[in-house]
Amino acid sequence: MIPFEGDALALAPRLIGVTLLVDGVGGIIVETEAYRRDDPASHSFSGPTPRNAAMFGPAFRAYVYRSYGLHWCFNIVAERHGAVLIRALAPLVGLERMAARRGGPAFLCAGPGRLTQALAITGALDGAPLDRPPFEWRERDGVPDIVAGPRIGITKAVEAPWRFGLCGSPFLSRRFPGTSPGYPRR
DNA sequence: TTAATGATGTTCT
DNA sequence: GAACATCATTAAG
Repeated sequence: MIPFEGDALALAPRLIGVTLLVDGVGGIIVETEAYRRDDPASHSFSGPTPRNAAMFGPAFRAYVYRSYGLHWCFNIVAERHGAVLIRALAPLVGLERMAARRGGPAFLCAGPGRLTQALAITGALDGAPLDRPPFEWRERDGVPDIVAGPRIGITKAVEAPWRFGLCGSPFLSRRFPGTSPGYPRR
């Protein structure tokens, strides 16, 4: 069962608290960002290109792209040619394999590049359907306490509060402005 | 604690 | 040629 519906802005907070496993390794999603079609910060803003083809295909597939030449970033394609960037997980299953892939036990999934490294997500999964292996999903239990704030690392539409996080989680890539200090440690 | 920088490859102008 | 949805490391305050 896939708990997916709606456009990027609806889906991004909806995914907080949902468990994601890739090939049996993963954890609870604690941080996401929404990118909409008419959003200057979105890869889909200027229309279809070879890189963003997945965003213009069927919804609820993977969109994986290379970031800064070194890292992979994992998104869920949403309705209406948007996407949700998965930025952080609370590691739960397969900690050993994650640490081995990461080269150490620190910050296993705190950030989009670290997360894809820990889960072994690469461009090979670009466009892949999410409702079958290696992906596995577990619905959340009730509605978690969700915080919102500006997105990270962009230069356009900087103010839009379309970054979502699990309130107080120590597994965030960065703290949300205005929340209590101490999380996360870097 | 924050700030600066290099690594690295693809995309788009 | 410039920009880029990042990260690890190093240097400074």
